[in-house]
Amino acid sequence: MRYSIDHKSPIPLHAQAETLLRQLIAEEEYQNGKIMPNEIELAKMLAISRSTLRQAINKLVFEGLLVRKKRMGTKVAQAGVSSKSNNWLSFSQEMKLRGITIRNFELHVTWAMPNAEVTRFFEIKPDKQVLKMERVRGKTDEPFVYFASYFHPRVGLTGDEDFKRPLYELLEHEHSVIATLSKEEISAMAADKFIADKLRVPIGSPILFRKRFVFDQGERPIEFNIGYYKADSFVYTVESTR
Amino acid sequence: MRYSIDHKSPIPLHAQAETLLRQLIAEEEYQNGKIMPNEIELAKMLAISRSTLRQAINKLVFEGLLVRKKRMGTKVAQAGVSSKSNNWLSFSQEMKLRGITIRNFELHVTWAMPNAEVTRFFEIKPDKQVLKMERVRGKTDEPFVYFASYFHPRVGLTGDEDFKRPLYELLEHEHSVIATLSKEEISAMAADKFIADKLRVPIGSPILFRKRFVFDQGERPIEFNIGYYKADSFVYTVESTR
DNA sequence: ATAGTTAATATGTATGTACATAATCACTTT
DNA sequence: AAAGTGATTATGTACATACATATTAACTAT
Repeated sequence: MRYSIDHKSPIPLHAQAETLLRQLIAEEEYQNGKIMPNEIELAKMLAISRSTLRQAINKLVFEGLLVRKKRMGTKVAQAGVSSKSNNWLSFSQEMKLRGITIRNFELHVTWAMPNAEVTRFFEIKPDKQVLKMERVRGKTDEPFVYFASYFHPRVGLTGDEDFKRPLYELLEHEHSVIATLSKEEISAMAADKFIADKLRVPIGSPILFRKRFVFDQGERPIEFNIGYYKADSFVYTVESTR
Repeated sequence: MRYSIDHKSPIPLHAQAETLLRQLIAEEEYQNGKIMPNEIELAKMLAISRSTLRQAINKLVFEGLLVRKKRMGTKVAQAGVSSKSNNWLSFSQEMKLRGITIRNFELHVTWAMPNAEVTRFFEIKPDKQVLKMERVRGKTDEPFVYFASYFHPRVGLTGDEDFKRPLYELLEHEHSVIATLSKEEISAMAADKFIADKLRVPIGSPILFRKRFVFDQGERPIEFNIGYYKADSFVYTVESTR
């Protein structure tokens, strides 16, 4: 048999089944609409229980990769979903695209105690110091964003790197860390004293607040970034399809 | 007991459990991080088996509403109100998912002259009237967003439709218009008199401003939507990979 | 005090069983 | 031929049970 499951492996059976199913899904015949082996048979083939197999199938159904229909069986969803291939650009690249030349008004790199959010995201102890980079950037005549980045110890930054280089290039080339996934949260808020000061605006001014959780290929956290943008200086664009 | 399950109902027990869980999630104490009753107890309380209950929990975990940790229990995921760019859901569906009941504070449908941005997007003559829908929505006790939507004449809306229904369902079922692509722009701004009034906030308050350009399958424009969200009431989340 | 050990707890994994339900196919009746 | 009827099939629902595992909290020994 081509696909099989290792009952002695520490990897849960349903997880193994899931990967096998993904391989099946990738096959051309199933892509073309062939119905997959039914649950009872498949369970027998893999020598796992139907319930366990269903755990795996369920996940893929949730993800939208498979569709099930009573009596009709299970097959690969015909959709061609995807919404991604979003722009993955560094800040300076993004700005360049808009014809804006960026200047660093401030650039500090320090070792700092992480706050609760950072420790939770990095899954480290609260007393473990992390590298923190702060910068204020903007057009030549006015600053319009304050950034703070925290880097996971795993990345291996010393603080002596040249942070004027594009960040993701630096991580990739000097530290073999490849950022592949980012989760962002965007909201609005009023400027407090600290931010008002950095961005040279009155306290209470509207600010676009952006949090970024950046992961590497293994979905391990590598960077936590927060950005405070002066209103009207920044527009966040997204494209999504269904 | 406040929550209970009807074993004789034709609705599957796990589905009933799911709605109950959503109600629980909506409760303030759980929003604030209180751990939910453990599976065994909860199953006993609802008089269903643990497996059935887990079916319901699994779904919510997958949706990202709950997080589970061994030994530590299950609690509501901290994120606030959010919008996932991938899932294509209507506003009310999104809110429902989070157990928030949405109230329409205002709902006006009128024929209006399009502004420059709308005529450009729709590629219509400036004197061609378009259907405009305005609404103020929010939690039962406070409004937190003002929306204005413009619909392309091609869609064929008359203005007599029931706009309390989920919008994309309405378009799809009654007018065979399927929204498949949306381009969004998100930025921050200060509330002007009009918005301050609608959202019951002081003039100058920070507002999250969101423009949406919605297209159908043929990439033809069908809706232009702008939304003004009270700060802190809305977090926009995006996931991107490369 | 500190380190190491152990118990308690809530979720995680896995199986076996039973019956329900939707959709189709084959068959029978009109 | 059309309509109805029943068998078949694969998924859907539901339960009871058992043991594994991660994590904290309490305890114990150094």
